[in-house]
Amino acid sequence: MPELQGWRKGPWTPEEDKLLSEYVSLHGEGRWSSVARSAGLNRSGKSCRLRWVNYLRPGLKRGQLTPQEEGIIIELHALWGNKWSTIARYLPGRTDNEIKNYWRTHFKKKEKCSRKHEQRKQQIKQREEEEQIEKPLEHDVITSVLFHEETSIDEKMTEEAHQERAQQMVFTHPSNTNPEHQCLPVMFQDVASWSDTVGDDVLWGGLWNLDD
DNA sequence: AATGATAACAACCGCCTGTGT
DNA sequence: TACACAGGCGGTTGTTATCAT
Repeated sequence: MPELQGWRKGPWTPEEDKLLSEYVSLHGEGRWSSVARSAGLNRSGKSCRLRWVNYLRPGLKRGQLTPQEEGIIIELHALWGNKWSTIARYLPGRTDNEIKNYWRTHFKKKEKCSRKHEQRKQQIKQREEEEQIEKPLEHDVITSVLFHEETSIDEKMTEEAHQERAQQMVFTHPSNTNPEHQCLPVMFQDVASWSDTVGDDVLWGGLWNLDD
């Protein structure tokens, strides 16, 4: 058991970063446990991988996410939930860890609002059940979209269907230099500006299911 | 200037899955 | 087929920076 051998933990030093970068640039990614041994790092393979993927890998963007990236995250989270690595594939240069952290810090504060809404949702649901008889179809759809009911698209759609849906709506992301990742849902380009238009209550408490 | 609250970031942990034997 | 292992992923925690009072 490597952990029992006393792998180093905690923040990486510049020397360790250098060793890891040099080793990976020479031998490539993968075989992380042997990287740890061969590069002379007293780190677990997992730790090496994480450091490389989240920090040392070339092409990583640092700094604040743009409103556009934010919009993409919101939309993809609505589609896929906490599939951070899947979401990260649509944000070149951003890591799943970064997106996950961003989501937690930025949208956690909206939970209160979301809970308030949840109560409202229950009330509406109850009322609807009472008035079941003459409920028009459109009403169902709007309610489902706006309030992201328990039987959400997340549960109804398969991963493949999500991917398909995302790729059907294609546009070129301006910040994207990797042609492999230039296909993104067309709706994303409007999310940021649209979120300014609609109220916070509607956006955070209604459209997006913030409760994981 | 001191202090508390919050945001941002880095890293670890545990579980799951894929793959080789 | 069963098992062991490595790697990947999401959840969580700890630390540091920044802002408000």
